[in-house]
Amino acid sequence: MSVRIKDIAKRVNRSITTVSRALNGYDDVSPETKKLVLETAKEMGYSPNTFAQRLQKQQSDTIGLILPTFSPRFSDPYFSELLAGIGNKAADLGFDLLVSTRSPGPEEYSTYEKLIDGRRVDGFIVVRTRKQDQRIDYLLSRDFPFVAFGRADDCDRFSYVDEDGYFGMHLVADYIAGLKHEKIACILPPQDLAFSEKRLAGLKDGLAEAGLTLRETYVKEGDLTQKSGYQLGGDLLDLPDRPTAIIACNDLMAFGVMSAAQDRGLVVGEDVSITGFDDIPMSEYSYPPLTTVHQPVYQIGGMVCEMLIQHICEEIQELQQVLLKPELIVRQSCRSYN
Amino acid sequence: MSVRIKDIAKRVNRSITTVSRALNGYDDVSPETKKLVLETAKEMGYSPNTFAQRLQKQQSDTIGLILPTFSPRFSDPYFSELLAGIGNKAADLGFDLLVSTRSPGPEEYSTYEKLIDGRRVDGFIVVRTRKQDQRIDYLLSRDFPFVAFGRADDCDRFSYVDEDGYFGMHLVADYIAGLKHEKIACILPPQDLAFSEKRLAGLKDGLAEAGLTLRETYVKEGDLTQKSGYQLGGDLLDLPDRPTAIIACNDLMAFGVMSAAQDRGLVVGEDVSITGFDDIPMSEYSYPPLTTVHQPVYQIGGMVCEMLIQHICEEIQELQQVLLKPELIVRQSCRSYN
DNA sequence: GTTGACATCCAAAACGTTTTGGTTTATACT
DNA sequence: AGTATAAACCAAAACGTTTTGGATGTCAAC
Repeated sequence: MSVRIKDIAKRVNRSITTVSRALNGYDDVSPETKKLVLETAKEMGYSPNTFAQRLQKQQSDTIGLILPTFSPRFSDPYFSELLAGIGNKAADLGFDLLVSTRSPGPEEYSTYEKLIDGRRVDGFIVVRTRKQDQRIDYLLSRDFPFVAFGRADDCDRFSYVDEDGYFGMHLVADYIAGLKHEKIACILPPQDLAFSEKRLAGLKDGLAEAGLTLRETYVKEGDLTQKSGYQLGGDLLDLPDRPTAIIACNDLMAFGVMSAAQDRGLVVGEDVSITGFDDIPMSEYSYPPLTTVHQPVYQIGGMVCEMLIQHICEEIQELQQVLLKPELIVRQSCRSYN
Repeated sequence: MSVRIKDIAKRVNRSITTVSRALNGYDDVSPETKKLVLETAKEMGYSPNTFAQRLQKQQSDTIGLILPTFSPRFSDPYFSELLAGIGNKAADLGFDLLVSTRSPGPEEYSTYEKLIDGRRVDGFIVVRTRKQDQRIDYLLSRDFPFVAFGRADDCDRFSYVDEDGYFGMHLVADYIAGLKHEKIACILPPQDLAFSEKRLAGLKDGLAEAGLTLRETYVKEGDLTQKSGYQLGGDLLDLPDRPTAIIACNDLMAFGVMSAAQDRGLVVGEDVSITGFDDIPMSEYSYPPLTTVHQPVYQIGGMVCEMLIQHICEEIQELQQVLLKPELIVRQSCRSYN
């Protein structure tokens, strides 16, 4: 079997209490004893039983992440990067990361409930926030710690990190308008997602400032997958009065639009301009490289995680709300229209 | 505070033991008592303290997954799908999934060690196996349960699920040879990965059967990212005697090669044929859609997870080794050369 | 009316920690 | 000499379960 505190205590001829306190760096242990304990512990290959510690301390040192997977084939490079950001930070700060994947719905909520009730996690990271977000309402109602990546309808009540989607899309609008496009289409994310309306508003306002408006028929709603970009992009391009620029609300959909355009013999960046959002690593090496809005997803993951842990450890009491100004990355998927 | 067994016991006027046994479905509890306990528990909103249970039962009901992230910007659609497969199955079987992301190296190994020593997980899923896999050697030496996705140098000593990379690449070779290509290049995965040599062998043998050989100068080693596909693909296409077909060992690299080709004014599927491996969802909607080898990653995740849990619960003692026959998905990225 | 079988129950121990609330001993100060 | 003060230690309780090893009562069979 494995080594317990008791075994060390026996060996060094001290009480369990003293050994425990020595291991935890309390100062009511003499330097010699402490040294002895530490050395013996190492020698015997001691490592504490996590569950005993957690039971006693009444905290789990674990943060929960429930990924909303929209289809069984959940394949999103964006999330793997976010996961890495969260995971590495959590590990650095000595926390475990408990990951669950559930598609949005009742099962998703009950997963939150179960993890809270079983006291398995000390806090949650909520990702891909929805406008009316039941997850957030629930966590607020239970007064359970969490930090969101993204805002929601009443986001003054919780801590979050978000990129400024309004600003980002405004940049895109400015850029596209500056390129003299007038027939501008866009493919939105699902309307229930929180960032959807911000991005649309940024786009509309940006265009309005250039005296442009979005036609109804040029606005489509996708589901953020490449497939949906392909299909909706195809629809837009088949319109009798085809748009000259298509603004997709994420890179994956933009890639789909690019494929649809190329399918139709159009040259992307010549015959039609296309933009994305997120700047996933692939965007730099697509053909043509995609003009998009950069989001530092890996860093955001780290930030969100760190904020949550600070909340849990009560180093910070107040709400924290971080809004990141994104940057437009101009590549070759657009050109001036004239 | 929250409800404990003790509270229920007090309410129903039974001992703690009886309540616990009623809750756990033992048959030395009268039907009436059992009903009463169950109802009271529900009414009081009882849910057990996971850590107390785990401490007592000496098992964690948790499986560990340490994702090897090769760069900080770890962005791989393949892994998010695998994660979903593992995560959903684990949840279905009542297990937690503890995810850590570490780049290969000493820190990675110490993460395994820490999780085992702290008794935090009951078993591991090892992914992206290497030929000489220290993780596997370590787990074997500690006699700790794990199941691998992928084989390794002495894979008869552990349970795994793998797709038959040799067979899959053989299919590609047959297909490409059947298309009358002769100048065939390929971009391999890093040599230390276990599947690397299988795929190369399948490719070589397949070509050999058609009387073809791979030229030294046509073989490159990438790192599985789109970027590396772009760069190495570019190198191949800039060769004085340019290959007519480029076989990439995963889809991401194939996309990179496609971009490199298109950059040079070549039409993919006309001037140059390109294949991938994995069949990630994007492959269907690239331009042109990518001919590739399908790998049911989501299902594999589920299988691996289920196998591991069976081992942990000792429903199965013997080693299990599953080799899946992959299928070639022919799309439009290749054409006959003549 | 004793015996055995069975159904139902439970007190106490155990899991491995940390924390509480001390005690003991030595030293320093009046 | 007596009294604080500080340093070093520790027994026991606590965290919330499950398991062990019975105890008790009822009923049928002899």
